[in-house]
Amino acid sequence: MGRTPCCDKNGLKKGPWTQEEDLKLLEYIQVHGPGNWRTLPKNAGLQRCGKSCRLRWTNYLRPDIKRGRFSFEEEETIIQLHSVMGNKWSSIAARLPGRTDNEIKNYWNTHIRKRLLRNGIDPVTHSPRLDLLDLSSILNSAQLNLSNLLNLHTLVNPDVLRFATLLASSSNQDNQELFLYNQMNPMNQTHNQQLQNTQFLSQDSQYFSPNLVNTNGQIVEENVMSQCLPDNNVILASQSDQYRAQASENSSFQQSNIENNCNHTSQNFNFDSVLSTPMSSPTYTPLNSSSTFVNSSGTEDERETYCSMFKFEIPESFEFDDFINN
DNA sequence: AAAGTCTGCAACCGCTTTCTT
DNA sequence: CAAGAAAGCGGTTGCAGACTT
Repeated sequence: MGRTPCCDKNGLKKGPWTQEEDLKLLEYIQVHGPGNWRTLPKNAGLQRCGKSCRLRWTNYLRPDIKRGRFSFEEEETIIQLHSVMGNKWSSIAARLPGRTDNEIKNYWNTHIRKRLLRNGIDPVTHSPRLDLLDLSSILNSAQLNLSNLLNLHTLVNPDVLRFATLLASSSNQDNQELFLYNQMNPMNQTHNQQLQNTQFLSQDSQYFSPNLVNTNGQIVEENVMSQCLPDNNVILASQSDQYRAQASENSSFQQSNIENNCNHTSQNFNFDSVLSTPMSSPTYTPLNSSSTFVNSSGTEDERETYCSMFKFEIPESFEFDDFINN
């Protein structure tokens, strides 16, 4: 035989807790400690079921709960952990002291998820949304005709197409494994660390700038998207998006800029070489504002969050199994 | 000022896992 | 070992307050 029922649900109160109920629960737990939720309501003089008491305690009354707005660091942590763990709210909460799984889940659904969607990021895969890469619409669009007139033959890099197809056909887990592989590859680690040392990734509105210039204004790295590939293999998909958006939204977009980058990507792009080529990186500053791509109307925190996603780095000592099982 | 809509969050629901008898 | 309740967890709902029309 199993246990006896924890409570008779008939006649038990539901809905928001009153101050009086909170006080009763708090006083009881201060004396007897949390746990034994089956008998707690009766002993504490509460007309609630044990489950309701447990939730009230774990989500609201616990003294170690941190209340108030999430900090930037906490938000970053949530995004980073979610990219690896998915909707494992309790596991994420275990790594954010003072925050409950419920609170994190709510914050994700009401803030972060919407923000990612607005920025064209799939909140499930943490990749740019491939449905925004509607290539048939590109091919049929007036923008393409315009680009033909401008002699822009390579709006979308064939390598990008292949990679986008690969991503679209792979499962989320596959993406994660690829992502983890890239993160944990020692060569890539070096590359990541170098990228971390640049200012490039933190320059929000310049994030998709195709070239980098040094502090003297000289171009030191052309087409940084391909250089960033090991750090985030999905960025290339965004690059084609960039060209499309720029071509369609701004007819005065610098033709030479597009041509340079399209030629560069179509002629020189090589997946393997990019993966194995560390990037030499002095302190970079982004190109001028004419190559801005990220929506400049976004709020500061929106843009920071968007960029921070791409900075996620897993330490060399990272053990995925240990991480999940902890 | 009032009605409608949106937003954030506490609490509930229901399924799965763990534990007790 | 099996049965069944407790505990854990993620998804969903309902409501109060904020915002918009």
